[in-house]
Order: sequence, then C-alpha cells, then structure tokens
Amino acid sequence: MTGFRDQLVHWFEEHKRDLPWRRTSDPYRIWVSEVMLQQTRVDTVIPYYNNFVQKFPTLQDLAYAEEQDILKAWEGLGYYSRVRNLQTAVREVVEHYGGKVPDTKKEISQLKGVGPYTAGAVLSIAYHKPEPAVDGNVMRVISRVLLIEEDIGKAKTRPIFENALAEMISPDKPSEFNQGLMELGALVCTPKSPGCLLCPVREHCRAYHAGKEKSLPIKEKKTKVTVKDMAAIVLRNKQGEVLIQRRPDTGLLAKLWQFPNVEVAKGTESEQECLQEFFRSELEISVKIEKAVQKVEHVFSHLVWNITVYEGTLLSDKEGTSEDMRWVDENSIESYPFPVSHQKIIEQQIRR
DNA sequence: GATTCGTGGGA
DNA sequence: TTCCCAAGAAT
Repeated sequence: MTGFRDQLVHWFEEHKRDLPWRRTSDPYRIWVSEVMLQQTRVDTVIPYYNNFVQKFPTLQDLAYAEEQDILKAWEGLGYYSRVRNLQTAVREVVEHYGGKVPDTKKEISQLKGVGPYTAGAVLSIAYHKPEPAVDGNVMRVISRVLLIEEDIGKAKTRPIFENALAEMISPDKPSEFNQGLMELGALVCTPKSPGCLLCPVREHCRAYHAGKEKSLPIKEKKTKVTVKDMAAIVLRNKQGEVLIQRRPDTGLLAKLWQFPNVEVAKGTESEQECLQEFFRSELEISVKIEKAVQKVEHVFSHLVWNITVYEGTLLSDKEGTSEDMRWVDENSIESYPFPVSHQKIIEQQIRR
C-alpha cells in the first residue's frame, strides 16, 4: 500500500490545472499569485495575475511603481491592503535582500502581508522547502483525512494542522505536496458533496470511513452585517468636469477614489440636505441637487451600503479646494482606482 | 482572540 | 433570495 503522501503527489502531477503561475519559477511571481489568491477564487485571479505581471514584470518594477497604478491594477479584486502591503514588502526586499525574495521562514515572515500561509506557500513552491502551507483547502482536506473536529474558524486551530503536516509533508516534493492538498480541496474534496469516489487518497480518509465527510470541517457561524444608507452625487461644474474624492489612507477601501457621499442616519434630514450640508462644511460651496438617478448596493463581508446616487451641478463660482477632492474630465476618470460600487456609477452616469 | 478588511459565484 | 464561501493577514 502506497502512502498518502506519494498518492497525493502522483495525483497532483497527473491532474494539476494549467495555471499561469505554474508556468514560472520566479519567486516574485509566485509570491504575487499567492497574495492574489488570498480569499479569492482561481478563476477570478487569472486575468488579474496576467495583467499584473505584464505591468510589473519584476520585483523592481513593482517596487518603483506609483501607488495609484498598483491600486488600479488591483481594482475590483478586493482587500486592497494586500497590494499596498505587497509593495511595501518588495521595497523591503530591494533594500535589505538585494532584490532577492528571502528563502527562510524567519526572514520572509517579517515582510508585510506575508503570514503563515503565504510564507509556507512561497518557501515550498518557489524554494522547495518542506514548510506547511495551511489555507482553507488544507484545513478542510486534513480535517477529513485525520477526522479533526476542532473549529477551523478559531485562530488557535491552525497550528494543529501545521503540526500534523510537519510529519506528512514530502521532503522531496514539498511544492507538489502542498499544491496537491490545495488542488484536491478545490477539485475533489470540496466543501459540499465532496467527490470521495474520485479521491486518490480515499483509503486514508478517516472521515470517509466514518461517513462524516459532509459534516467536516467544523466551522462556526458568521457575524451579522450592518446596513448603512448612503447618498452619493455625480457633481458637475460648468466645464462638465466631475468631482471625485480620495478615500482615507487607512481602513475600508483605503486610498481608492469615489464620488462624494455621506451616510444618511435613519430618522434624520433628507438625503439631499445631507449632501448640501456636506459641501457647505467641507468645501464651502453650494450645489444644486438635481434628482436621484441610480441605486447601488455594495455588499462587503460584514457591511452593506445602500447607495442612492444623485445628479448635481456646482452653483458657486469657485470650485472649492481640498486635499482629497479633484475635478476630472470624463476621460481621465478611467485612470483612477474605484471600488466596484462606484465603478457601477461610472458605467451608468459617465460613460453615456 | 475577535474584528476588520472585497468581491463574485454557486448551491 | 439568502447564505456561504475562496490559495489570509493585520489590528
């Protein structure tokens, strides 16, 4: 009877998908792919990865790039701190490691945005080091194989899997072993109705033998979301330019651009009055709110924006100046990174 | 240790 | 429709 390890590696080598980041041995590109793949599906990542490595072919290209340009390349992918942290990290690599991605767990783990999973993934895939890379797939697969009933939603559970994998991982082919676990989780050992009859390591799976594969892994319920009513405005001046605003440096959608907007607390003044007051206090300008033209819902992990979009025109002669506000013509707006909800506003209100 | 960070797809 | 989720990390 062949071991779990060899059967998994063999299955991976026979069945692995042809993915762009599997065609390179460049640690930088493998790193980029791993950051993009954090909490993000393979099919979503593929076009972003191809575009990103075309725009920033080397670690140095990314290190010296403009922040707005890297955010634009990330536009629509979500979790935007990932790409800002990645640039911070590659700059650190240029400064302290001569432009070569470090190949030790201690060094690579100190880089911004590189946690236990990404460290293990880059070390094993790019440098063939026998380090575990525990992501959601791996916890699901291993929880079934070893019948581990700990809550995978809790932080203290992950070391349980890392310790178990330390004794399972292939010393000769750690890259294929780790990717094999993830590939198996993506293609066969799926969250709902896993394909056990197609599984290359079924004979080693305790959950399968116990008939518990569908009830694993154990995961706690999610937290409830809060809903916010927002009013946004496409405000034009006499030249036909549109006013956009840059979001703060930290927090939700940091450093992305948006149409000026306010939160409308329940049971207060009207949305129009909230917008009027916003421009009076922030820019000391007066505007005419024409009408509501669109409704946009933006669903986040733990938050929902219900946005009503208004049209408006600038009444004051002066345009109002602020660090984070800018009048742009309708062509150059394409070069600014926007969150998806405001991309929908651009589609409907600008590209007409 | 619990929350905060996006988005789109599928059951 | 609603819910869950997908190659997590920072705070």
